[in-house]
Amino acid sequence: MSLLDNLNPPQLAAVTLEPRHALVLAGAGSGKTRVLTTRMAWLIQTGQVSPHGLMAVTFTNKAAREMLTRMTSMLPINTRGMWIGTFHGLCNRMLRAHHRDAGLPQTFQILDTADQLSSIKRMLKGAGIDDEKFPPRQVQQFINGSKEEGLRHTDVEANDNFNRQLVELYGMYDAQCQREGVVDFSELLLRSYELLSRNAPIREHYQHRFRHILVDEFQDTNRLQYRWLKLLAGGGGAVFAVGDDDQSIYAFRGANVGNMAEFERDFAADQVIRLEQNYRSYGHILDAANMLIRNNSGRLGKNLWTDRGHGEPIRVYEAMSDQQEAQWVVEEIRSLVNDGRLRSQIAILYRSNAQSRVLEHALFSAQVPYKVYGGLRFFERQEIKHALAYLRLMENPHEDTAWMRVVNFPTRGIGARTLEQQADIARTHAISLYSAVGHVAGRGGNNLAQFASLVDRMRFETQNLPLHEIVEHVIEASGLIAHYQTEKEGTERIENLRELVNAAAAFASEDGYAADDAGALATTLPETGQVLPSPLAAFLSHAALEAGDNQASLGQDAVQLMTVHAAKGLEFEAVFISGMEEGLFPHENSILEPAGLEEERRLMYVAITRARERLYMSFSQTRMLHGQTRYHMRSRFLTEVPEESLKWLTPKMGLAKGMDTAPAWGRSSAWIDSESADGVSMGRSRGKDVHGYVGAAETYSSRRTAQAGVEVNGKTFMVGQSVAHPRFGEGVIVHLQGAGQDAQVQINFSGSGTKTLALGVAKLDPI
DNA sequence: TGAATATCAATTTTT
DNA sequence: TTGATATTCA
Repeated sequence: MSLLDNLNPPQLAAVTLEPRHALVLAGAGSGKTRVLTTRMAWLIQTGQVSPHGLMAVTFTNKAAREMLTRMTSMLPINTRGMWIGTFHGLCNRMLRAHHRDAGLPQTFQILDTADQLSSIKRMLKGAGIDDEKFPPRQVQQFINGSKEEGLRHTDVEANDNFNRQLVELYGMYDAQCQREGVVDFSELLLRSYELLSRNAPIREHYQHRFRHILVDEFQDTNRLQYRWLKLLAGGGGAVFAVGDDDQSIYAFRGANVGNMAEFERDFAADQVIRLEQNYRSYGHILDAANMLIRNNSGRLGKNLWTDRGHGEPIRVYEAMSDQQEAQWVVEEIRSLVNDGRLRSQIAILYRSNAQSRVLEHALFSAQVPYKVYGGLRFFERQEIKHALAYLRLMENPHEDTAWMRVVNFPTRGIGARTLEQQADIARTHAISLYSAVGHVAGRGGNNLAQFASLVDRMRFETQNLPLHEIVEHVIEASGLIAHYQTEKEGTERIENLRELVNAAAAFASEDGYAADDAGALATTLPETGQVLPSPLAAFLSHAALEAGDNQASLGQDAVQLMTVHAAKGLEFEAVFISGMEEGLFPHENSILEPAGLEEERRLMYVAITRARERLYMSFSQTRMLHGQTRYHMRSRFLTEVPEESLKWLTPKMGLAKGMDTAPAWGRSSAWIDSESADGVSMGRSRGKDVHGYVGAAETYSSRRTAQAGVEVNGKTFMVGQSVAHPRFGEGVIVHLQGAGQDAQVQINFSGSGTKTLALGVAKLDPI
């Protein structure tokens, strides 16, 4: 029994490639992870590389874990000290090992996105910056964006005053982080990159060490990650990059698909392997995916195929309202479950989280167990972050972000003015809040001193205690438990705090945290006198880098609800893609720009390829969004999919021919009733977004409230209705005026913009 | 200090 | 419409 058994020819070729740079275009469901893990096992088994000389990088901890598990199941080796992990995890590891060379304190802590934001807010406040003019989020974006391009504040070009100030804020922020001994996520990457590029011995050490670098989801890498990889591979290490440009859906957070093409050129990766055989889905589903994605330009090119046959066509459903759409989904799910399907094998996907509410409501009413993905994760919960802040202060009392978070939580009589006073002192002396405590006068100063000594005492009292006992001590001694006991809804928070103790125990018992690398490295580089990080420090890094499961808790068999983004990498027997509407999917914010639209299309591609056996798509004529009724046209993506692969469960309308008779379910009274419930009022219009359908963004939808229909020549028209015009094509009625032959309609046409037409004259057909 | 009230924004998200 | 955050008032 060999590792290489049962691989298809391209897979085999990829696994056994000679040690040169290579690009593997791995389509959805083509066995990507298998190729990656088998190659690692094969390289080691054949003695081409030692576990020590191999690096495997992923984006998520989950992917890293899976890689580790699958590799060790093929080749039972000790993976301790192997560099398999996320970009951030590996950079953290490197910076811990060389904190001195990287200019960081040994106990540096990691700011997650929320911590970073509050750090920025605090900085802006301290500097007296108007946060109207410089919204903290925008400053944060600017900083992270710059870092992800590899730019320090001294490197960023600023052409106008505003940007110059942003650059200055960037510099201030970095200085503040440095002073406090903290790094944010992008800083992990950038600092590691700078360490490698500036420190020749360290660079050469790693370049020499890693003979093989395997990268997962290469299409999601940003520019800095690309350069980091390039630097690491600079000593002759072979990069094995696996990715799928058609599944690149994270451009909005810095991912650069262009890295794939650039890799091919830049690394002279003459070996490009395509994995196109799909083991997941039936033919109709793959046909739809292939045909859809062909509308994108500049692809590296790939066509999925299967030998499993066509399977069932994609079922398409048009609903009257979002509620009815949800109801239909529930009915279908019920029948799927009756047929013996597991609920956990059924997923409902949507473009944006707001869409989950109606679906949840329908599922809940029908008593169908379901699970929504997304939302707060364990380490992001308020009570957990509070507890972690205490623990962080014990590691490093100068960390002002943590200080501010818990200095008065639970309340201990430290008010805003005291804190302002303290901040002023800290700023003028350029010292930490902790160091400034002694200089604050009055009762407030006294309370501050008490808090500082509480932190010191907790540190002292937990010396030499095992990790989970430290945590246990802290949640009690900090007063957190007592505080939540008095709160009405504190029970769950207390449970979570107890769970944190368990998490600490579990973490310490795993072999995860031991930084045996530091040891291994010390033997190579004796000059870096290594000290192992304390278990607490390691646990805090762990908490920041792995915010905990967002995944469904095991247990009851439940229908899976999530965004399309969250579904990437997953698969289900049956998949519902809901809200197939212009403005929703593709999202209105992305329709304008070609690049945005193409990313939406890739997103749809991802959605489609999640389905193994059965795929449903649905859309609705009416949808409640932001408190207003909206009318959308059905998604263009429905037309980009082969007609033969679709099976319309409701009559397909809107094509030039064959719409002679209105269907029985047509404009039913139910539709009108539901609208008249909230009357003819225009709602509290905000003016700017209601009027003027000039931009293309408004082309497909109207935010007007429905009003009574108008009958002309035996046809009834009303606001929100879809109509067809011989010259202008399809559109939605956004406004009706007058009655009878003189009535005027304003219509948003998908191709030709907004037109105002006379109902008596225009050749309009309801569709 | 904390609760009540106004205001504002509203894809997608991992680390 | 919801939800998160900022501001105000007792």
